Amino acid sequence: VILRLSRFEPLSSEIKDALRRGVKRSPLYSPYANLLRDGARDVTMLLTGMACRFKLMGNGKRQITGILVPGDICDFGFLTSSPPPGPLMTTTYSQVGRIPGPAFMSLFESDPSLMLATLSAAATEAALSQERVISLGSRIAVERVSHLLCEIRSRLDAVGLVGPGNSFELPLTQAEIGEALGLSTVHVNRTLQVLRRDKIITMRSGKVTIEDLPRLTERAGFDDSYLRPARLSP
Amino acid sequence: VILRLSRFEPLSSEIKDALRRGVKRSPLYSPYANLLRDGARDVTMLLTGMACRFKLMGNGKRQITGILVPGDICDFGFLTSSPPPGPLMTTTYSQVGRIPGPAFMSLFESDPSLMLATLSAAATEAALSQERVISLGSRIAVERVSHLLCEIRSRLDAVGLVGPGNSFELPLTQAEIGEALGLSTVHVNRTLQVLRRDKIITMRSGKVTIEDLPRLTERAGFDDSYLRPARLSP
DNA sequence: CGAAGTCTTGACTAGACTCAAGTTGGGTGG
DNA sequence: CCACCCAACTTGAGTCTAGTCAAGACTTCG
Repeated sequence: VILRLSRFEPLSSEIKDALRRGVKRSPLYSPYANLLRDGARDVTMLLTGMACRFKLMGNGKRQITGILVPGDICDFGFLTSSPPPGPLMTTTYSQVGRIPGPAFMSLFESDPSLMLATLSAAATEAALSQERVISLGSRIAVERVSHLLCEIRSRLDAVGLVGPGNSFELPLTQAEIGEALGLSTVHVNRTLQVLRRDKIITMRSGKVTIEDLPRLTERAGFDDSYLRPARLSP
Repeated sequence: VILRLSRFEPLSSEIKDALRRGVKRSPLYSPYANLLRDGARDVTMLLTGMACRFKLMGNGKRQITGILVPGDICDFGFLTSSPPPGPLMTTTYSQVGRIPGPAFMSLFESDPSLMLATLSAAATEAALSQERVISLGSRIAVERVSHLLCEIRSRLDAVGLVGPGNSFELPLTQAEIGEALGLSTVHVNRTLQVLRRDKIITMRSGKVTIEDLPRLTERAGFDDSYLRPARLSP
């Protein structure tokens, strides 16, 4: 799982070894645990479970601004020593790996491709954020929910976490999905019912099965090209 | 204007000189001109005017995903040689400055602070994107419009483009504001009327005057801390 | 088995969209 | 210099998507 960085840029095996040696696996965090560690300037990657970035609004509401799946880097602040973009919370039992920031940075020197890989990961995160803007700005409820499912499926698939029959764990409550998509819990519920009624998905206790991916993709208007760190032809 | 990068990180005067020498000013672009130059791997900065990034949806709608003000870097793709995140269009007469990508990158070697400044600029853009998600996800129309006005005022202020009495040029049609905020043109119009009726703003042909910034800030729930590239205490 | 959190359902409300028809204002050409 | 034109802005009416409130059913877990 840790090797996902190499999806962005071919990495030499020495670097991979160095990374493996440097990573410290964290203990298992419980659901709703806070992953924010403002003091530490570590490079942190989610290894298992799921997490989300959010912001508490004045009126007590919460807006989820990003969802992390295994293989995602929790915070790119180490690149600029800027503060993290908001609190980070697990949504289920999760584990992270950490490498001390300075150790990671020093590997940049020895192999510039690690830098490129890191920047590509950051660029992909930016693309995710942009797609979220598009969802919230110009898609209706069914499209938003469908799009989220397609996106998460794609991202989990990239790290081998999609089982047979397009099924995967989705440890998010409907309330959390609503907070991520700018919809009320009730409306998320009704939207999911439509998708189930139309035999497009099945959901049961945190496990989603996509019965008809083409139709879901079509309802979502989903195009996964933004997830792939496509290289310009050199 | 070009020196805005130094807001992110103190830059040596040699670097500033080198930047100044390397920049080629573009001719004046007309409104609605396309700034996307996929072939060229230049570092491009908007110098005057305004521009926005957008995406065309299947149904003919358009979602504006980002607004650029003078001093903003148009495309961070040169960092990762990844494709630009969508088309970029001027909304008024505009001018950009370009530095060939390789030339810019080679300056990284001589002074690492330029790299930090560039990354900080990218981080700020990410923060903008996140705040947009928050707006679209959990703010109602008046809050969105107010927030946009506060944000643009702040960003223009940072480059000295806010005149006396908190007035500035806003070369966006109401339709474009709607596309950026996920609102219909009609609703944007009505929302602006409310703000004018309450003597909070004045608008006339592309020029906005904020009569009562505290009240606008309050309606928007605006907090400019995300715009400032705050450094962690070292 | 009980309790808390999650999911579901119904009824009502409201914020925002669409459609449609003006009105204004800046720019162009006769 | 005026008439015209087009784009942007306004206004009104009706509709609908999604939100709110409230109550009940189902899970999961201690």
